[in-house]
Amino acid sequence: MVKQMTEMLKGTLEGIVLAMLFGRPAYGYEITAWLREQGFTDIAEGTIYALLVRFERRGLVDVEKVPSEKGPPRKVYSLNAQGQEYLDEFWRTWSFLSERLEQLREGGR
Amino acid sequence: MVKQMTEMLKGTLEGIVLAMLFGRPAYGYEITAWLREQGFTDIAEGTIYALLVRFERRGLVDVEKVPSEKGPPRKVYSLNAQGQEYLDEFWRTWSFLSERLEQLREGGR
DNA sequence: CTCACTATTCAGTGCTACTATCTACTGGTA
DNA sequence: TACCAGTAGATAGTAGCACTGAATAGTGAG
Repeated sequence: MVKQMTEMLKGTLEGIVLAMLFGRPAYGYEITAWLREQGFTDIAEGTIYALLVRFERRGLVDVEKVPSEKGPPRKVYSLNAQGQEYLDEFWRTWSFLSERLEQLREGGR
Repeated sequence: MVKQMTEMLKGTLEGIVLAMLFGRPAYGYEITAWLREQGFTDIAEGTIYALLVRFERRGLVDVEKVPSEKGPPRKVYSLNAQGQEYLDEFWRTWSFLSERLEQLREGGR
């Protein structure tokens, strides 16, 4: 992975996954696969699982264990009220950053 | 500082400062002041100086020591060819991320 | 001569993504 | 039987970045 991307994902990947979870529960393996489809080809599976554990620990998601037809049971994550609030705040933070950057791109200071 | 912002700045702040430096040399104190004007009120001075040292070490900037009317001499940083190349790559990386996020914001997956 | 402003540096900390590896279940195939 | 590919999740150790908090140093105003 390009190092720039690795650093830029810090704090952003969290928002991406939270946004994915908005209104649509999902489990780790599924999330990883979807990210790869979207072009995030180098995101490690371990990274996603660690992220989901953090979400759970912070109380942003509800978790349900669901048996799978293939392989071990899935842990299905869904955004709860606190998670949605956190996602809103993420969008506010991202908007701020995004606006500054667009301004800079269009001719600077 | 909101923790979300702290994490999101990782990798992004680098691009912001590089973009500021594009076509217009500046020194640390000046950069910090300008960032504060732009609403980045909580970015620590130490953070900017550390960033500039990294730029220098990686050969992205040229440095010139210029005496100041007030206070100790300034270290004026200007983007060199390698720095501009790195900035281009930053914009590409950021565009990619930005597009995915806008897509997600507009209704997800 | 002390204060405020300008200007830079640095040691120590916390958080996040990455690497690499391990466990575990299912179904197909040689 | 033995093995492999695909599905699913966990974890120890590492690197990089922004932050905290402090120190140093020069100038001019009161």
